[in-house]
Amino acid sequence: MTRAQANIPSSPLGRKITSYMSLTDEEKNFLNELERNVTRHGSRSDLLQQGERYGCVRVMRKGWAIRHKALPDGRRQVVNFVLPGDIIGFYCNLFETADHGVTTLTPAEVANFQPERIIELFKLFPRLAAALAWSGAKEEAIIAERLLSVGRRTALERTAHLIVELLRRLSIVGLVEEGRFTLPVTQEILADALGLSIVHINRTLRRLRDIGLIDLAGQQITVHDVKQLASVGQFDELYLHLIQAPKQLEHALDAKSDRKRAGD
Amino acid sequence: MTRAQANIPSSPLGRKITSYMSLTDEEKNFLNELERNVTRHGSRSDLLQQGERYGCVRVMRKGWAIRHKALPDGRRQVVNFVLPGDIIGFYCNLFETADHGVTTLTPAEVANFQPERIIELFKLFPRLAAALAWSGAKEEAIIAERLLSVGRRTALERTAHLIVELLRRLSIVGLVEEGRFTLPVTQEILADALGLSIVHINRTLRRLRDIGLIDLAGQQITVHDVKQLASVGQFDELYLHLIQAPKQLEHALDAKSDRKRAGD
DNA sequence: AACCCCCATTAACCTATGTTATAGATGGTT
DNA sequence: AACCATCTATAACATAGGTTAATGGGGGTT
Repeated sequence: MTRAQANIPSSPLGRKITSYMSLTDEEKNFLNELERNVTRHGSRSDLLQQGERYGCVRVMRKGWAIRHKALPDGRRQVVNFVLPGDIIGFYCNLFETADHGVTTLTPAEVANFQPERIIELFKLFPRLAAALAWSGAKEEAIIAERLLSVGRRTALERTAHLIVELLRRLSIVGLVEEGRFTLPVTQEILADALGLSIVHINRTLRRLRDIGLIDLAGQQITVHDVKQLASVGQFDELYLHLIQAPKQLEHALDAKSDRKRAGD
Repeated sequence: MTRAQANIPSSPLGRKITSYMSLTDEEKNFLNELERNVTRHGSRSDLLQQGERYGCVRVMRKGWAIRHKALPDGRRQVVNFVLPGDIIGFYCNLFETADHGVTTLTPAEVANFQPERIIELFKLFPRLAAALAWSGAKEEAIIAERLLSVGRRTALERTAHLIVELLRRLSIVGLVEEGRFTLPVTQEILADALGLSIVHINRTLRRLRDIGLIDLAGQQITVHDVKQLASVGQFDELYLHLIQAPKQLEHALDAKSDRKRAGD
């Protein structure tokens, strides 16, 4: 009895997109079709290895992963967290080999499709293509923001900022309840994401707990006062707007399809 | 006597694109057309301000700029350098306000066009659009690589890495001669790009000079042994490939236009 | 030619964060 | 119920890089 529900997208990607733009039935179907081939992966398994050829484009349906880059001597930087609804390798058509790896942090459910489908997508469903391109552009913005963190924020600020970022992103796909969410992450991974040592991340989390800003119980993290945490992390309203849906998108996309209809 | 030369693109953007893909005459003309409205700006002038609405899409024709993000208290991170041939605000359709500023470092020549032209581009010249999207994806890769630098490389390594990166990028648009190029950048800006203090950048440059890896005379920098400098900065071959032209691109794009022709 | 501003340079000192080491939780496996 | 591997937690100590401050050079401007 698992028939496709035509109106309420069941996939996190669908949910993410419909959070800022409505989809036609054709678009929803195409999206569902793309996500049909689902594979399961254990925790700590590589979805993509640095230096290897890209396989398929992937959509994270369930679970977390990290995108990371390593130096020859083993030092590692987590570039970004891959959350449900995120796409892996959207532009993989365009690169020979991956300059980063992607590794799951939890058991994961991943949809896979051929890169050629992206080209098809651009041709058949330009609005959808633009929406995905927008997601990609957002990811760049997130990475730039993390660069600001690592380059210019103190350990405490960085850590606070990351927690707020994850809170916001998970909210969009419905994975936060009353400021509480699952953070399936070791302190080593946090350290690698924030350019800190494990020991110092530990000290910093302790400080955040001592101040009373967060609560950690196993992998459950609770944020008591988002506003205060955001202010410690200098979480920027602009950046927030950016994560939220801009009105422009609908416009731009409508303009696009209008021209298409008018032109052809 | 400044007539458009139909076959040798005179703009750095054109040069950059033709370095990895050949263009039809229509594509060249469209590109020239896009770059027709050129404005000139003094050194240290803002092409875009953090928090403001995007105006037009811009193409850097001559000069350098930086893309930067600031914290409320003035700390600043240079996210990337904008070099001749680079595009500013390619996805500006999709965002309400800019989460970063762009400021020139030298007198600059900039081409400007309306964001709507991008939509037109996607519809009329998909190969060109994909080429520009590829440029955008490359920029994300550059930023991720800088994140790795700032998060995990030492000051010496970071600095070496940045110099090699700039050398490579400038080579593509023909601005390097025998390992020598113009670096129109104060030490403060280098510091902000690498997440270091001015004093420490100064120490680090001195070390690079003392080791004999670089030569600095005013704004002229000479790299004596790129290989050695690259090895100090752990400049990755993968990353290099990525900057170079992948064979795939031509394929992907041809596939795309084929389908288009076949389908319509 | 005196003045000014911006920038590079260096020294002396300071601190945020890294390193090393150890002990204790936790949870899965036999 | 003992074992093992991972992970968290903390203390003690080390250092890369930050801060402050002072000096001098270069290029405009009056």
